[in-house]
Amino acid sequence: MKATSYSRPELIALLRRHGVAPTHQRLEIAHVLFGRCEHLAADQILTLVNERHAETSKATVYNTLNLFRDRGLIREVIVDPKRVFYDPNTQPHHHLYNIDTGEITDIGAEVLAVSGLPELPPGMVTEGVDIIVRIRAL
Amino acid sequence: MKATSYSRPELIALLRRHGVAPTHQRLEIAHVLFGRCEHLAADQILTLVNERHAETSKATVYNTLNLFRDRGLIREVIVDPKRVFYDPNTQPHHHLYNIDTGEITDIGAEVLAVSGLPELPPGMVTEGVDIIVRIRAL
DNA sequence: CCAAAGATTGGACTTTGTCTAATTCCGGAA
DNA sequence: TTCCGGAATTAGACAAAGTCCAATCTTTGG
Ligand SMILES: [Mn+2]
Ligand SMILES: [Mn+2]
Ligand SMILES: [Zn+2]
Ligand SMILES: [Zn+2]
Repeated sequence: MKATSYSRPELIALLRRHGVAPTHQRLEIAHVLFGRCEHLAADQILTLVNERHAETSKATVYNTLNLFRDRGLIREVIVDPKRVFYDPNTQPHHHLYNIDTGEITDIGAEVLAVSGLPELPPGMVTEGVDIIVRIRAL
Repeated sequence: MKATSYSRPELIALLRRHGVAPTHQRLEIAHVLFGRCEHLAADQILTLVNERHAETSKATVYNTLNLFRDRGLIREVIVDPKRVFYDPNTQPHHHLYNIDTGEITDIGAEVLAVSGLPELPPGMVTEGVDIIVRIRAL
């Protein structure tokens, strides 16, 4: 959705703005995440980050993804019981999930409207509403 | 939602109607699933099934859940990246998910409506629309 | 009641993710 | 610049969910 790729200083500023110290590894991971508009799993991120030449460990990839998620830089997408996908788009939006190919596509929150949300028990708040449209060929 | 528990012959008929041979283990598992209206994970089902006295293996529980799912007897609920929950309610409906406690509650499809679903690429069909309302205390 | 087809099983294996303790890095103060 | 203390990284062990396999046991129709 966003064509412009972040420059190194922009990535540093982005992390700092979210209270994340910009280490080399975190910048590599941020580069992979924000440089494309895809929904990637941890192990794809690990591969991509180490593709060029860098050395980033599995533990750091998981640490960093959890940190980015906690700080609101990215969002988890739970559609496949086998692995979590990470979404650089934190705007409210929903997903089209191709159950054959595993492909995940965004659906803007503007186009999709939900009505009839039940009122919550007192003392409860909505953390988010996730809509997954599962599609299939044929 | 449903108070009546199935009798043994009813469970046998139910399985047969779905093309599932009613073995002892499958009936035990069906009993656990259809005897309550909860969303259970495989390992809870394994525990419940073996609670009384029976001997059912982990492999059989997984085999059976996958079989029941393929034959449309139950449905998977993907809300927690750590494990799949199995839902004896195959009617279209949605879920309220308490992210603190892990509790899953049904929301009838009648009360919740989605509008603005994008039209799919040609040759694609919708397999289902899952709405998950994630809630939290406070 | 028999035999073939189908189901079950223990245990090895895979995958995703977490944990730990040792090492390395970073950023601010001087 | 250099130095220091806290923060980050790492290898590898560990854990949990789920699959696979080959040997054994059930089911079922004739
Ligand atoms: Mn997680
Ligand atoms: Mn599965
Ligand atoms: Zn998305
Ligand atoms: Zn349900």
